[in-house]
Amino acid sequence: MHALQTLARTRWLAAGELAFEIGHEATDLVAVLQGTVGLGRINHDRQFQLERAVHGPQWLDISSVWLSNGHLQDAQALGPALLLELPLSGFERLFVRFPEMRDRMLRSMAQAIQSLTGATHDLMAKDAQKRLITFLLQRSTASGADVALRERKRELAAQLAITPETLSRLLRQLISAGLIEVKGYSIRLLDSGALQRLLGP
Amino acid sequence: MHALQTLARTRWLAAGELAFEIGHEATDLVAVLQGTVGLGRINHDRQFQLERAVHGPQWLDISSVWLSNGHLQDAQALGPALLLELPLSGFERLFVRFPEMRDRMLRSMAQAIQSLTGATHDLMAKDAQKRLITFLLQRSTASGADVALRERKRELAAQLAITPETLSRLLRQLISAGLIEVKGYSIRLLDSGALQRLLGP
DNA sequence: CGAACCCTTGATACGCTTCAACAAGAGTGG
DNA sequence: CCACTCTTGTTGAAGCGTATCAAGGGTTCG
Repeated sequence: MHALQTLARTRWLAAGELAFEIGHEATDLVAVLQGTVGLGRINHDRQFQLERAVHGPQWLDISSVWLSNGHLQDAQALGPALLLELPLSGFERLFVRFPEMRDRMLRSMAQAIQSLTGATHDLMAKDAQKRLITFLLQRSTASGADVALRERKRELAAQLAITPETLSRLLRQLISAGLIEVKGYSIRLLDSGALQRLLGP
Repeated sequence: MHALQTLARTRWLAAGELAFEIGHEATDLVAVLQGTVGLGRINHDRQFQLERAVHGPQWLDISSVWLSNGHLQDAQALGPALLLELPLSGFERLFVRFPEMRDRMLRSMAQAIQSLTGATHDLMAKDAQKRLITFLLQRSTASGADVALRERKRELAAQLAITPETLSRLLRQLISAGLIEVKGYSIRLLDSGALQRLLGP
């Protein structure tokens, strides 16, 4: 960690500021240390189209450095965020001193692949309600039956690839079915079994 | 290559046979040498739901070995196919003898991440017509204006995440607009510029 | 207080799926 | 050789799921 700090630079991003842009050459591995950064694309009307939100601390882009295509997405800070940028050259020096880091990197990338594979599967095979329920169950398992949203509902909607309106309607549906309780940004799962059953017939 | 052959095993798959199943422990890196293998999931009515087709020679699953979740998808041979299975231990021995292989692997995984990121983007932001056109343009760039489908149209539809019926209708639409010509499994692009323009306003 | 957000709700529109019927090969067996 | 079945792709009609557009309510903040 100490070695890393001498090789990497950190940088504060204001809300709305871009971490990197699509197509730009990727010279560094990029991670979010604090705050939240959105991955997506800037629209032709200069509107940012959110696809995935990354909460620190986590890697933001570990794939682009290894290829010559540049970044594949735009990245915009959704709030104030602290960025870590690690040049490829520094990374290789790190590898020499800490060979186990290579394995860590491989595992991180494998994790990213599996997560993305899961995402595409969900998009192809599940409708909006199932995607929402999947999200709720994944978030709940850790901490009881309560899900505290760390994001705006519109960001959650973007992650689920639906509009905020649809998300609102889906939540209402689950509420009137007696399966969940919603108070602001906290959702309580009243019947995880029934939710689970809604996922597969 | 020679060293690889002593460490890896190959194995013929009959059409319809499974290369691996979801959840099963992944002990090997798996590649397709010849033929085509489909990645997807087996339905609750034992029907295989195709999500992506992998044509040899190419990696089939390079991520699962590094994690302990097992395979994330089922893999079924779409025709007779030759499989290469490389145990993780053999792979590490390979790394010692050929350090540049590590970089190759990193780059392969980075490629996979970018490809999957592109796929999710397409699913979230593009409608069926745009996905089809994207596919056609990608396939055409290499070899003139002709696209020779290597797969059944139903498999192409699955890759585009639409039904065969919709694919048929979309093709008809493009034909009557005078943009393409379809003869069996060969598609000729008559106006790549116009197709390109249909992608973004 | 008004302004700027965020979320919700309703009405309507559209893209795609589903279901059903049918045509055109390809393989099979009498 | 022809009838038969299987598979693949095509076409049409109807229906579902989600987006879009418009309006209203609740907070927060200057």
